[in-house]
Amino acid sequence: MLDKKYDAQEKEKKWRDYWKDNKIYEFKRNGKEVYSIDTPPPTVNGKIHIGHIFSYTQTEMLARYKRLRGYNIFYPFGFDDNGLPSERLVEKEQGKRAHEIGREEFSKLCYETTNKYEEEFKELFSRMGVSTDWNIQYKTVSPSTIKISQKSFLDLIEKNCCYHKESPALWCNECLTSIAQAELETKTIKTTFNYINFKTVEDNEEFTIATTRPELLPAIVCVFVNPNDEKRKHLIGKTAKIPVIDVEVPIMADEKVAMDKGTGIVMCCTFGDQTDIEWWKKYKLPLKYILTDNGRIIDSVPKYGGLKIKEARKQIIEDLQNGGYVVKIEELEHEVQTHERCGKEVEYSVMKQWFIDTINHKEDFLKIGDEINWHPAHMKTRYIEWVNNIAWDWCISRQRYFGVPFPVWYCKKCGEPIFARKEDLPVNPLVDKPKCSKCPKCGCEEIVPETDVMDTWATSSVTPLINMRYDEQENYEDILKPMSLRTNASEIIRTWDFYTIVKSFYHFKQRPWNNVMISGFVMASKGEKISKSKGNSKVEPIDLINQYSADVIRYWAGTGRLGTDIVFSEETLLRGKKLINKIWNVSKFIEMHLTDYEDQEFNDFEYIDKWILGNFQEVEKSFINYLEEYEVGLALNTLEKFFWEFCDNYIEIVKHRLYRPEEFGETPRYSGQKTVYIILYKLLQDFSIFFPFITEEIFQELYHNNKSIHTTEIKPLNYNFVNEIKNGDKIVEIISQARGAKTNSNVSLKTPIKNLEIGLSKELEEAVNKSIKDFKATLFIENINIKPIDKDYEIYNIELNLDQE
RNA sequence: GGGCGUAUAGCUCAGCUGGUAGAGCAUCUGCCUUACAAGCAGGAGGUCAUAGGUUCGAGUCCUAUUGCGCCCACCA
Repeated sequence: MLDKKYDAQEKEKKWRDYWKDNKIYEFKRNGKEVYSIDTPPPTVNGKIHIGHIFSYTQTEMLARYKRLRGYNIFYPFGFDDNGLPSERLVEKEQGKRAHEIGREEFSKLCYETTNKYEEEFKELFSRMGVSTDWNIQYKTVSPSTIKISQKSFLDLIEKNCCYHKESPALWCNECLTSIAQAELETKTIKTTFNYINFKTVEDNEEFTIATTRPELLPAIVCVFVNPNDEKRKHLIGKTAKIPVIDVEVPIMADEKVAMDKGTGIVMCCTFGDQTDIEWWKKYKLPLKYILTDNGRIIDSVPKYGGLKIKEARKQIIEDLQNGGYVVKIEELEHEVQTHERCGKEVEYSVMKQWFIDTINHKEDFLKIGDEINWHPAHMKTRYIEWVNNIAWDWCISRQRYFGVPFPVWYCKKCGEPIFARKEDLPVNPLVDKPKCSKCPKCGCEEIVPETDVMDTWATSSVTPLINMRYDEQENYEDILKPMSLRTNASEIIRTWDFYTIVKSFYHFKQRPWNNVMISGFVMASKGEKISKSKGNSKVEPIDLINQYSADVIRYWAGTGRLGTDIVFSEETLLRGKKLINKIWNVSKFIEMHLTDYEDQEFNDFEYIDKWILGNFQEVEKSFINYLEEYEVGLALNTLEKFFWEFCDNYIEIVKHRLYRPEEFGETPRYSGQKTVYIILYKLLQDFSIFFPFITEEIFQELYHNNKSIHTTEIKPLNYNFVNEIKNGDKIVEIISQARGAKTNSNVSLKTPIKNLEIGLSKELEEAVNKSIKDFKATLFIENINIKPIDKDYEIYNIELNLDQE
């Protein structure tokens, strides 16, 4: 028997253990069609917050749905413990910078730290009832992942779409590494717009340039004016004398100069922004790089050498003012590019980096985007928008320690890269030696290792390859090419989704998955995003689970529309709690009436039973439709609505038949039993997608035909009860109104109706007659008086019997 | 500034292809009804962001504006 009260904490633990021991979610090849899910490996950088719970749970529900539809589910979990995020975590925990700790020791600390957090993450996701197979779990720094990442790199080298080149790259002088365009985050900062006077060498004509970055004056290589600028085009061809720094640079023409911005005259430096780089390339301008890796001015610059960027800015403004070169200084708020991992403004550096070609294959990436089904559909537009806006090839080298090493050495003399052989992977060039002992190009025997590591996205973009075991002879290529589904939040469409598509295109010339499902964000309150920096995630997932149970948290995570932001709300949790409580109670009720039940072929259902069965059949149809559209929340909504009706209306009607067969007959009782038996079974199955724990508990207690509810299959009903649905709805409406009348008279719903005078259409009268015993019993009607009328029904009089003792 | 989304009851959200606004919470009223008082029944509460337009009819379609979220472009 089901317990009087449901103890969620105890039961949830029980079923977690049971599922684990019985390998309920194990993936094995079994000939059934595979449904595979490429779920985001969470970044192991400290804490899982409620936002993670939200989006992972929605995916998880889909896995459960597909499992119940008979698919063989391939649903691995991964951990992204690779690269800069882990390094930053360790630096934070140690209170020291990586270079202070030393490469080897630092890597060790990274492993230890990430392992610790992984265990916590795993525990948390298990507590949430995530139906992943932990045996196919992966990490992004394991030997096998390193091997796959390196193999992917070598494959791209072979395919000529990955190159090593000295080129300007985005540089973070906080993290001391180059970064990719996708890692940028724009931020609004306050700064000053400085109007500085220059002079022409030829005729001493004064002109003004406005800049936010006066410290780059020593890096100035050229001044630009728009050739169509009538007021200023006479400057073109002359030479500008730079104040304070005392160098001379040419004044040139370029149409990209906006005449209405600043003063319409631009200084071009090495490198202030992306336009500078464009001009540098276009006009083959000299390189005057004046910044060090860690954000200072290089020592060779007189006076300002050694100063930090901002110190230099302050100093040079002062010097310019003293020299009388400053026309005015305006306060300015503007957007700058910052590094998303540390929030610091990015600079540009020029050094040799590994790049993956993205600019030359935009068309291919767009085509693949087109072949994928995006859920919701409009998310595809964001992908297209991003691809169209790519300005840089993908820089995958990072001057960091903890990550996948490049399987590359260089000839010390000629710089020729020497690649590892695929069969020798994984390699660490810092420890391992290349198989050839000398440079194949110049014969030099001195070989130096690559010290850079790969960007985290270079590895997380191969999750489909990791899943298919790209590095092994025995692999899943046949079933995972492409995978069925990728899920993530919208913010990483430009990174994770895009890069995975890039890799899949280069490796296989095809899409990595058939479907992409994009979840929304969790907001702290309306219009306020939960973010780590704001620290406004007030609730800890684990506390919530302890307080409410995993099923209840899942209810919250399962509401709302796909791709739409959701606010964290205790009210929704309460609603889930009530729903789950109701599921428990109605199950207890049904169990009570099924003690003598034996399931047999039976078709002689009572009218009202046909009504509820028919209704459920329709509801489940739309439930399934929503899930096929990946709309988990709408599916739950539909089901929930039906469920409350089932409890409040149907159960109230069928009650007396179940309790008193001596009065209403054995067959009508059996009809009711069979009906609740079927509907509860199916409700449990459908609800198990959302509430895997409580549904398992009830299922195991009431139905003994399967090892677990999660390995059953949803098979839609196939009745033809159209009339019963239509007229049954109206009968229930009448019952509801009659009950309402009792409430309005401030009496109990048990109060008998002495006489009910009602008008009914012919069709409805027929229906009422067919269900007359249920009808009268539910309302406690002593006498009923029916008049034939044209419209459906009209209640004329409800006379209550208030003489009860 | 551009793209995508979003704006519905005090709060959190539904409302598919256009046909007289729905749920839960909160609030008010009644009811211990042999599963459930964490319940049941009922009431009150909305010119569906704003302004136009299409239509016999618009929360639902179109246009513009505003707030919010995500992404992008702006460092001259």
